[in-house]
Amino acid sequence: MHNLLVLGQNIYFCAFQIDNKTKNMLSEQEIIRRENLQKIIDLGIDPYPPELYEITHSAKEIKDNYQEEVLEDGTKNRLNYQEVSIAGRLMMVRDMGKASFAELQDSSGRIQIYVRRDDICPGEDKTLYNEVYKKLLDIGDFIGIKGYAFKTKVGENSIHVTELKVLAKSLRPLPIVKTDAEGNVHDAFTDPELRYRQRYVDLIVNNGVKETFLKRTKMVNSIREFLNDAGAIEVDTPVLQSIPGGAAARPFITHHNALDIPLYLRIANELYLKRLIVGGFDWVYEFSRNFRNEGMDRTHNPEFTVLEFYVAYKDYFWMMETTEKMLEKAAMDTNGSTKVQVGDKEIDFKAPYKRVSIYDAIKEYTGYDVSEMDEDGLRKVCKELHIETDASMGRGKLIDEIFGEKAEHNFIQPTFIIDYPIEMSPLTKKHRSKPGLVERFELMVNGKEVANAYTELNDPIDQRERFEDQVKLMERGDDEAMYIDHDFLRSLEYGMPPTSGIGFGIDRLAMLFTNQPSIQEVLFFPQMRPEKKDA
RNA sequence: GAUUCCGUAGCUCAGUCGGUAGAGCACUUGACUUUUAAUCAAGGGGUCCUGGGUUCGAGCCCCAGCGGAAUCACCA
Repeated sequence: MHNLLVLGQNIYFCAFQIDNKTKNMLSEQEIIRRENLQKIIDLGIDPYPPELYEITHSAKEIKDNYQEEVLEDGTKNRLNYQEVSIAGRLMMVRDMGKASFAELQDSSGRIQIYVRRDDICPGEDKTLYNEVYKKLLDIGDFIGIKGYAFKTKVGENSIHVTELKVLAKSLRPLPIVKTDAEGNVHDAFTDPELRYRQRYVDLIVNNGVKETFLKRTKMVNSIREFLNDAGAIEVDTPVLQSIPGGAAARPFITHHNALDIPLYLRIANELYLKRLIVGGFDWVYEFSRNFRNEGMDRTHNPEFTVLEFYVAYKDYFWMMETTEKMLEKAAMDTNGSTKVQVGDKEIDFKAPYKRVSIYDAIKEYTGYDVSEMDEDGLRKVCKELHIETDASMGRGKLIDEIFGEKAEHNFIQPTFIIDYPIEMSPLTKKHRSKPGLVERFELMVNGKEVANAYTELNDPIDQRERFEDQVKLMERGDDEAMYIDHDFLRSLEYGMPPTSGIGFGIDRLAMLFTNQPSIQEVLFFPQMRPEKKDA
């Protein structure tokens, strides 16, 4: 008790000082909440008690599973959850004088609680109900309750409260989002800026936000389970790299003080995973947070997650089969079905997926057979198709442009686009039978690329030449061409087994599996401009 | 990076022709012992994003800036 008072005094001084300094910066409701906090302390109640609060059940469990039977004489017999202890945020109060209904929200959901004055205050002293519960508690406060489950007159499973304890006071008013009997949401908290900046508030008040992120976790868990069960090894490779390799993109640059060298945040982890294949691992994977210093929009965040994996002694045909199996399982585990509703389209991840060569795809959607064309011929086609080109584009880039502009968006159901031109694939092995092509596929879903895979180039002499071609592209003005990574070449010279590798855009996959139109909706904290003033 | 739209109470939003700043929820006070968008009565709450300009007068018109969203470009 003595300790409690000392603690209370500390909080008193602290709260008092904040009040005097910042009172004119606080809203009326924030001042009232601070005053309520002080009154709770004055009543000898610690508004932030340190000890654990024992929880026996979740709100959802009780709400879903409570049962009672009506006996012949009309009385009710309550069958389960007759001694429960739960905790959460107070989210709504419907006060009726000496009794009250409220809604308590824990991590599982909400349940209605029934608080009756004479049940939580059995003696003469009604302070806990009249003062603490009715006046000093606010929406958003954490409380713990003990009681028993029952069904209200209208049949809603609820908890009749017999004990109530303050667990943590909330000093800011939450947006109040209400849902009526028809399921219409009123006063929704919708401002994207507020939702992303204060994701914690979004998660508290907006139904479904938490589910989206839980689905994302389910999807990732499913993929990890698939890979682990197959014998793959999860690894970590450097985020800070002195040569930003493995992809064509503009990196973030930083500086290491002790070494006095520039370092780049990784744009991909491919070259490091291949070094591990050289080192003797048969199958490695990494969920890699990659960083690219490029534009931001509905499908791009400066940091994003890619799953890459590399498997020794396999080729890209094997990889297509593995991809189908993995995604079919991920869809099942995430949504309970291989079919996913994405916008107005239904996408079925059931294996197998169609395979279309990039030349056939272009022919189908433009009528042009570009397979035999040289650079000049391709430029003519681009002009006729009204596709902008510039001098830095080589043959491969031009083909990629035509595909991206005219064909890509047509592939709604999962489709492997296979056999790309060699110029745009400097890390990919030459095609075993089609000259000028490489053994590469991209998986298109809903008109967007979600995965990119190769039969990996393991010929070190060929690889060195490809890097040198990239240097030529860079000299032509292509600022996304790759740097030469000499240590990576050295590792290949020791010998890398035939290998197939793949990268999946995990955020994009999450967008598909959760039917979200923007990457911001599947990232807890999407990148935003910093706030000017302190919140 | 370009274009368009947006910024008003804690939240969601109105705001007419340029003439005293509005609603619902939330909040405060009161009533109510099975309510559920609880209800009923009364009340308080504003740097109209910021800074300039035009005007007798600006939430509104003009300019610049800040922040956000959408579309486009680049990219996964």
